[in-house]
Amino acid sequence: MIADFQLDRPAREARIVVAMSGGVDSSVVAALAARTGAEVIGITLQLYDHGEAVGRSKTCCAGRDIYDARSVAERLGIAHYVFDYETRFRDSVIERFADEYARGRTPIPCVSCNQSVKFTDLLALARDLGADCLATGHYVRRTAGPNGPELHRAADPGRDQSYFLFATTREQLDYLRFPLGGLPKPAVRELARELGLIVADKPDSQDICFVPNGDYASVVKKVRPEAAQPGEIVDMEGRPLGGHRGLIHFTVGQRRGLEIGGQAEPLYVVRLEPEARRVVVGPKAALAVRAARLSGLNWLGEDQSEGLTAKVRSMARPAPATFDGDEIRFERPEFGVAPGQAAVLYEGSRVLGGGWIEETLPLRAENLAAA
RNA sequence: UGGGGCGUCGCCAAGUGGUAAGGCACCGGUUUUUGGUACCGGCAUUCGCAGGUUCGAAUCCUGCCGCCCCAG
Repeated sequence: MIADFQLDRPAREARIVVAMSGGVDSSVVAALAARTGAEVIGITLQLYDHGEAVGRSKTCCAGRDIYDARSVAERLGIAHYVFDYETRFRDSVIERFADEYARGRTPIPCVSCNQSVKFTDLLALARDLGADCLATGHYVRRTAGPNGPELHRAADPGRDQSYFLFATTREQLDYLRFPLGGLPKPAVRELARELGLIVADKPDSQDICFVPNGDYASVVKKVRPEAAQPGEIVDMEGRPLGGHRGLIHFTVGQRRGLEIGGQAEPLYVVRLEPEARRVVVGPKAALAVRAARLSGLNWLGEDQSEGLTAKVRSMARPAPATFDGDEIRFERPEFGVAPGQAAVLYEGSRVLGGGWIEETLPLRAENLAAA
């Protein structure tokens, strides 16, 4: 297949920078870019000390992945550079990640990373290299609309990554390309196999790339020890039910890990109180939220405010909602909406924008039955 | 040291002669480029202990241990 990189001039005269993580997806992007006849430069960022992560093929940017990216680039006959962005990554992703947990919030490091390291720094680097565009392996679509490029969900709803890209600005979107947005994942793997790429059967990345064993708490603890202070678990009336080993282990909507038995119904984390170091728990019904106030708003749409849908987590079908000012209201209650997470707004498949959840407005108990 | 009640998985709890429900918690898996949710699976050869009756007991009898309440 030939991918359309939406270039403004003949591919033969163009230069494409591809963000290569060392995984299947971005490797295929590099291959597709090379096929256009354009000059392709693969760039891999070293984002953290991979000393302890060497050999771990499941992370997105470990030493193994840098090696894989280099191998793929060699096979494709394209240039490949590795840049050390450790400091930048630590400051804008890891520190922020820890800060958020210390504040009793639940961060999304992948969004911070896209916002800063990838779509600010790497994008600037691509511009410096005189590239026509920066292509990545994200599963989203960029289409031409009447008012410029639009960001859309991936054709394959099971792979859609638009949630993680809500903060992409218009200017960034102008320059970005996502050639995989229209493809199902199996097709991408098939392409990788046909091309003989060594990463064809590499497992999909999962978990947080800079966290070695899924143990993100220890990473936070290193940066913000106070977030690992023990405290009380209380019910919604403030009655103590048990103890906990640090706010970092909890997020709103969480059920497991409370270690409180003897209940008729499961208990969920309703909110975190960092000042008091308390975890407040309640029944599932207490999780129902009818609205949320957002900050750090990014808007790619026009003046849409109704007939919208929204996602408050990556893997969820968009739910009907309205948007006004900085407040999003859900038609039906949402459960487990955590401050620090993102709310992303859509019109059909198009991403209109989104923001960070600052606070949520609970659904009154009286209205719950009706909802 | 009189009376009454209770003792079943970490917690709550069904089961009163026929061969240990369920919930919570916990563990594992599935899903997933955040956290989480959801779903699936696992989880007491044993009923405070020791005897006895019975073809058969967590369930009946006896003794002991422990806890609670009332009365002193």
